[in-house]
Amino acid sequence: MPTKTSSRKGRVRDAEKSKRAILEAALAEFSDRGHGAARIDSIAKRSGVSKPMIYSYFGDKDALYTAALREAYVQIRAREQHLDLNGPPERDIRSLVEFTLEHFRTNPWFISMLNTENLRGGSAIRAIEDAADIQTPLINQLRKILKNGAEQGVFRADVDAVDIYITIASLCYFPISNSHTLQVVFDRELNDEWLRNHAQVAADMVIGYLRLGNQAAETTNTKPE
Amino acid sequence: MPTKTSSRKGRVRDAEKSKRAILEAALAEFSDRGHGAARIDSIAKRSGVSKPMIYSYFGDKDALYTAALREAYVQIRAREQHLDLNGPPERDIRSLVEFTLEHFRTNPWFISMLNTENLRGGSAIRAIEDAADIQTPLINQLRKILKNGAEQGVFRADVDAVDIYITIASLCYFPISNSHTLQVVFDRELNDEWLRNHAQVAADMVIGYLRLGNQAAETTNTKPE
Amino acid sequence: MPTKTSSRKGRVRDAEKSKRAILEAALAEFSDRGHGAARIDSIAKRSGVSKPMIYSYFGDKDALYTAALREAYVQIRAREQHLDLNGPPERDIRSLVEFTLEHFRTNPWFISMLNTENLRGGSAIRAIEDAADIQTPLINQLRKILKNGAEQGVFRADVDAVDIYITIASLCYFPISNSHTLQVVFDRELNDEWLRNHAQVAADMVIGYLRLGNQAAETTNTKPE
Amino acid sequence: MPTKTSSRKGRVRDAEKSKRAILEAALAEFSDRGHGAARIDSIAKRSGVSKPMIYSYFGDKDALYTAALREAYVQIRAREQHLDLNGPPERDIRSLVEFTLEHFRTNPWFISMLNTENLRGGSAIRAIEDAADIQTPLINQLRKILKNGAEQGVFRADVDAVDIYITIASLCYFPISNSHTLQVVFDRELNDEWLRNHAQVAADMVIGYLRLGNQAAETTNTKPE
DNA sequence: GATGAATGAGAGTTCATTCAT
DNA sequence: CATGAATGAACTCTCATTCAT
Repeated sequence: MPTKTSSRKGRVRDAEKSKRAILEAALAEFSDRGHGAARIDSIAKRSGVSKPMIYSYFGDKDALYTAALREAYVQIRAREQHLDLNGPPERDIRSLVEFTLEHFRTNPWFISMLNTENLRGGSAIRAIEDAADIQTPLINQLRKILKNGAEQGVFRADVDAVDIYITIASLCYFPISNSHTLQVVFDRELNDEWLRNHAQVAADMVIGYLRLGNQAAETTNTKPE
Repeated sequence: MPTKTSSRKGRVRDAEKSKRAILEAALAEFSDRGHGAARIDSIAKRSGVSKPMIYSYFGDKDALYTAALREAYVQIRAREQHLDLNGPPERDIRSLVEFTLEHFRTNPWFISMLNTENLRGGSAIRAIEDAADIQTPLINQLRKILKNGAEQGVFRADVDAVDIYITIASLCYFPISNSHTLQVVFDRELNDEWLRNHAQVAADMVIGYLRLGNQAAETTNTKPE
Repeated sequence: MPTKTSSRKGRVRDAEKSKRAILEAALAEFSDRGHGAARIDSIAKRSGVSKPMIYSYFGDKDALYTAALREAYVQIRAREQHLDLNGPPERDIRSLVEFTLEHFRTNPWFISMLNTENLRGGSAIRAIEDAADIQTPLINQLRKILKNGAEQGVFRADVDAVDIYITIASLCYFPISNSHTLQVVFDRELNDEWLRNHAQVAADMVIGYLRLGNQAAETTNTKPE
Repeated sequence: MPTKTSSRKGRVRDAEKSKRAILEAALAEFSDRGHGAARIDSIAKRSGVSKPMIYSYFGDKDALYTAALREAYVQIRAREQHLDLNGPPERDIRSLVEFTLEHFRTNPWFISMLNTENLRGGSAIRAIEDAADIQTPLINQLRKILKNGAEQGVFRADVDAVDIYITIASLCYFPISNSHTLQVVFDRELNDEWLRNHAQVAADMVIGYLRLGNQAAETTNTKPE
C-alpha cells in the first residue's frame, strides 16, 4: 500500500486512494438516493475524482453500485468486530440485541443499501462472489452464546442461529427502516427513547423464546390440530 | 372498450374508470420498479390511458406516486377487512401473526411501496392528509385481543397495541422484504415452508412476551444499573 | 399519405413528414461524414426534428444508419428508373456505361454510403431484409441488352449480366470513389472532362469484350499452361 | 523485451523501434476500424507503447493517421517490388492484372486505408509531401509494357499509362472493396474462384482495348457527332 | 376532452489528450 | 524519457412533461 503524498490541487494520482474515495462517495450517494436517483456526477463531486476515472476503475453504474453494496457489508462487518460478549447467556443475548439495534440506528446507510438492493431483486448481491463470506460476525457471536446457553441449561438446544438472528434483525431493522411510514400512520414518534425501550422488548421476546421450559413454544411450534 | 355515452353521468363514470385504471397501473409500476425506475410511459401503456390524461388527472409523477402510495394502503386495508378473530387471546395472537405474515407474503407490492417510500424519506406519506385514518385494521383487531387477554388474566396489561403491532410487523415483514440479501448472505432458502415455521416462532415470541409472569421482562424492562 | 399542412414555427406534427425529413438528413449526414463521425445532433438540426423523435422513430444510431443505407438504395433506384434503352446493343452498352458513370458522379453520397458500409463489414446491408429486391434496375436493362445483342449475333452469349455489371460498375465507381488519392498520387486531375473520356474508354473495353469473335478472350479465359 | 542499452545508438534504435511498432499498430487499427472508430488506446496496446509516447512521437490522432496512411503506401510499394515482367506484352498485361487483383485481395488493409482516406476527402494524402513519389511501382511496370507493346506493334500507341492503370485498378479494386454490398444485393458469393475468373475477364478487356485495330475504340473514342 | 407528436434538460458513457511523478 | 493517472468535452440516449390538432 504505497502512501504517495497527494499533490497540490487535490488531484491524487494514487489509484488506491482514488478507488477508496470513489467507493466511499458511491456508498454515500447510493444510500442517500437509491440506485435510480444516484448520480455519477454527484459521486464524482463527492469523491473529488472525475467521472472518467470512475468508469475506468469500476466499469459502469451497476458495477459501481455492486461494489458499493459490497463495501457496505465490509464496513458494517468491520464495525461489528469490536463486539465481544462474555457474560451469562441471557445477558449476552440482551447485549447483542441492544448492539444490533444501535448498530442499525447509527448506520442508516446500511439499511438503505439493503432496502435498495432488495427492491431491485437482489441481482447485485448475487453477483458478489464472496457475499457469503462477508456475512455479519454477529451471527458467530450468536452461535457461541446459544451454545453456551444450551450447555449451561438455560437455553433450549433446538434452535438455529440463523433463524434466531433473523428474528433479532427483524425486530431491530424494521422500526428503523420503516420509521417514516410508521410514524405517520401511527402518529407516533419512534425516537431514540422509543427505540431504546424497544430494544428491551425485543430482547425480552427473544430471551423468553430461548428459555427452556417455554411450554407455549413447545406445544405450538407444530400446527395445532 | 365500452362505447362512451355522451350523458353527464356516463362521462363522469368514464373519468372515474380512467382514474382507477391509472391508479392501479401506477401502483403496479411503482411497486415493480421503484420510484426512480418507474416510467410514465409504462403507466400509460398499462392503464390504456394517454399520458396527457394522466397529467391532467394527477399533476406530475410525484403526485401520481403519492396517489399510488395511498392506494397501496387503501387496497391493503380492504384486504384486511376479512379478518375477524374471536378465539381465546393466545390463539388470536397466533392467528394474527399468521395472517400478517401471509398478508405480506401474498402482497409483495405493499412491501415494495413501503420500502420505496421510506427510502425516499417519507415525504409522500406525510403529504397524504388522511394517512393516519388509513392505518391498518390489524391494529384494531390487536387492540381488542390485548384487551380481552388482559381482562381474562392471560396477558399482561401494561403493553401498548402499537408497540406490539410493530414487533409483529417487524417479524413478518423483514424476512420477506429482505429475502434476497438474506438468502445470499446466509446461503439459505427462505421459502414458504421456512416462512410458515417462522410465523410460529414469531407467534411464540410475542405470546411468550405477552403472558403474565414473564419474569425476564419484569427484571429487564428497566435499564440495568 | 395525409398531407397535413405544417403549422407555424416549422414544428411539423406529421409523423410521416418527420420521418422523411429525418431519413433525408441522416442520409446526408452519414454520407458526408461516415458512420463514426456522423452526429445525431447534426441530423436533428438538418432535419428540423428533435433528437428524441429520431430515437422514437428509428431506435438508435445504428438502426438509423441502416435505414439511411436502405434509403440510399431506394433513391438511387428511383433515379435509375428514367433510363430506357432501345438502340442497337453496342450503342446501348455505351449509353449504359455513360449513364452509370454520370449517375455515380452526380450522386456521390451513394458512393459514400457504399464505401462506409463496406468498410464496416456489411452488417447493415445484411440486416436489410429486402436488400436483394432493391438492386439497381441497371442490371435489368443490362440483361435485356445482352440478350438482344446475343440474339442479333453481335455479342457473345456466354456472359453473365451480374458479372458484366460489376465490371461496368468497377470502371465507373473507382475513379470517382478514389479520386482524392488518385489525384494526389498520380498528380493528375480527374475532372469532368477526364471522366467523360474515361466513360468512352470503359465502354470500349466492355464492348470489345462482348463482341463475338474476340479470340483473345476465348483463348485466355482459361489459365495458360 | 530487449534490455535497453544506455548508449546513444541503443536509445536511438529503441526510439525507432517504438515508432515502427506504433506505426504498424496504427496501420492495423485504422484499417481495421476506420478513422473514427480507431482508438489511440488500442494502438497503445497493440504496439506496447504508452499513449504519451505516441503523442510525443506523432503529435495527435490525425497526424498519426496521416503517418499510417503513408505507411500503407510504403508497405504496399515494398510488396510490389518483387514483380518483374519480361514476357510478351499481352502476357505481361495479363500478369499485371492478375498480380494487382491478388495484391488487393491479400492486402485488404490497403483498400481500407484508401477508402477511409477518400471518404474523409483526401486531406491526409494531400498532407503527405512525398505522396507522388510513393506511387505504386506497378505504374512503372505498366509503362514499360505499353512501350514494348507499341514498339512490337501489338499495342496501340495512343494510350496513357496512368489511364490504363486506373482501369486495371478499378477492375481489381471494386469487387473486393465493395464485396459486402455486392454479395448481398446480387445474392452471389464473390469468393476466390470468382475473383480468379474475374481477373481473366479484366485482363481480356484491357488487352482487347490495347490491341491495334480495335475498331470500336477508334470510332468511339472521339465524341460522337 | 383526448391523444399522437414533440422536446428541453439531463443522464450515463467514451475518448483524445495532458499532467505529474 | 516513460508512463499510470487524470479529465474536459462531447456523444448517444432517455424521460418527464407539454403542444397542437
